Amino acid sequence: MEHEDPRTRILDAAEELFYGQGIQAVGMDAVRAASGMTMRRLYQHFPSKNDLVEAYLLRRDGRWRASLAGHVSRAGGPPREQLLAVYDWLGLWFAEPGFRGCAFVNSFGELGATTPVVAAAARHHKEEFGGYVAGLVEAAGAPPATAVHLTLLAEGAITTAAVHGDPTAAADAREAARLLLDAALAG
Amino acid sequence: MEHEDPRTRILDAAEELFYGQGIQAVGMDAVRAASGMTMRRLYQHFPSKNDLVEAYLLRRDGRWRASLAGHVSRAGGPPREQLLAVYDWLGLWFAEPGFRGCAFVNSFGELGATTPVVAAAARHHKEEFGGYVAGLVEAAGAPPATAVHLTLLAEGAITTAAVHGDPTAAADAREAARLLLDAALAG
DNA sequence: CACCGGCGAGAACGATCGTTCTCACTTTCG
DNA sequence: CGAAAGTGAGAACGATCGTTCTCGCCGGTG
Repeated sequence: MEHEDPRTRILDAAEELFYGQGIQAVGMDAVRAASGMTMRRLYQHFPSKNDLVEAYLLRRDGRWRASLAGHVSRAGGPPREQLLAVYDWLGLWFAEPGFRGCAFVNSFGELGATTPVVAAAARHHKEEFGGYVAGLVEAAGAPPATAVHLTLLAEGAITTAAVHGDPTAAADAREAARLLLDAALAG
Repeated sequence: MEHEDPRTRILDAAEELFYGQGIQAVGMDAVRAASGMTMRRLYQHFPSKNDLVEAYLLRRDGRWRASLAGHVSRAGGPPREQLLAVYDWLGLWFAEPGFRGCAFVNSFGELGATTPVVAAAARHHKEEFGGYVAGLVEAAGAPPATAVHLTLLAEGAITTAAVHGDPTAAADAREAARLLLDAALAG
């Protein structure tokens, strides 16, 4: 496990620390220690902490959305069922140990006002997620407004689960989404 | 305007800076300068930055909920209309200059993992808001599950409006809330 | 007048952080 | 073998932060 790509080892350590404690609360020396690197090698791969933060957010965005899409497509069934599977996946995520909300919302609140690349990463992540939901909603034959509604529910569930430390927000959001979706499909 | 209570002047400066830039991004010297105080007087009123952060969150919670409740009660009408007025108030808030999302979610993401008092303040704020919505929902004669759904929509709208910098999330959430509420009242 | 407690202004202090540098050692290649 | 280049380990550097201290000044009291 220790012979992996150095970049991967660094990003693994950075992700766990940044996500779990906040970006500003984690020093570069903590990343170095957790990744088993020397300072020189760490700065060879990421010339500044900003570069590391950007890479952390970029990789997390790709993995997060790929994991969601994988779960939904494996769930199969008609588009309506796939949409509801989004909330099932959220429930699994919320129940993971160390879950602490959306990494992009957290970093946006912490650094969005001072670090434009962080604000852009958060915006991009949310746009991509909204677009993904919109695709499923369109496939289900519901109007675009429904996609926005379902996205708001997911967003609210993430925040609520994080602050309350309670994964049941996923099931609540799923139920509300089902009601909205069925109403939109019946109309 | 400069003869106000020193505590108020400090908290006003701290709130603007902490909310606008993030807590860790603002040094005590910036709070001192913005409040027109000397270091000695600043530390006389708040013996540590933690105390100031706690007071900032506490005051903001009270004011935020009072402003919301004031708007809703001034809106009057049946409980259903009052519930929808919650989202109108959100829309006004989102459109304020300098709006940057929920102060409690932001501080939770930044310090929740390392500063228990911040995590507790965020939890308390969200619990109070959820309880307030639940009271309106009960008055409207809808089941408690509807209150959770409407709270998730509001939460999602706040985050979405912040990250996208777009106040229309309030109207979207209002529309979804109306659909859920009418369905719950019809059933 | 002489003394004293408190104030404003800002320097000072110790800690921490991001980043770079030192230095001894190893490896590589002619 | 011997010079050149790169590495690991960690010290060093400069900046910043939270917090405290110094110092000169002022107003009130005996």
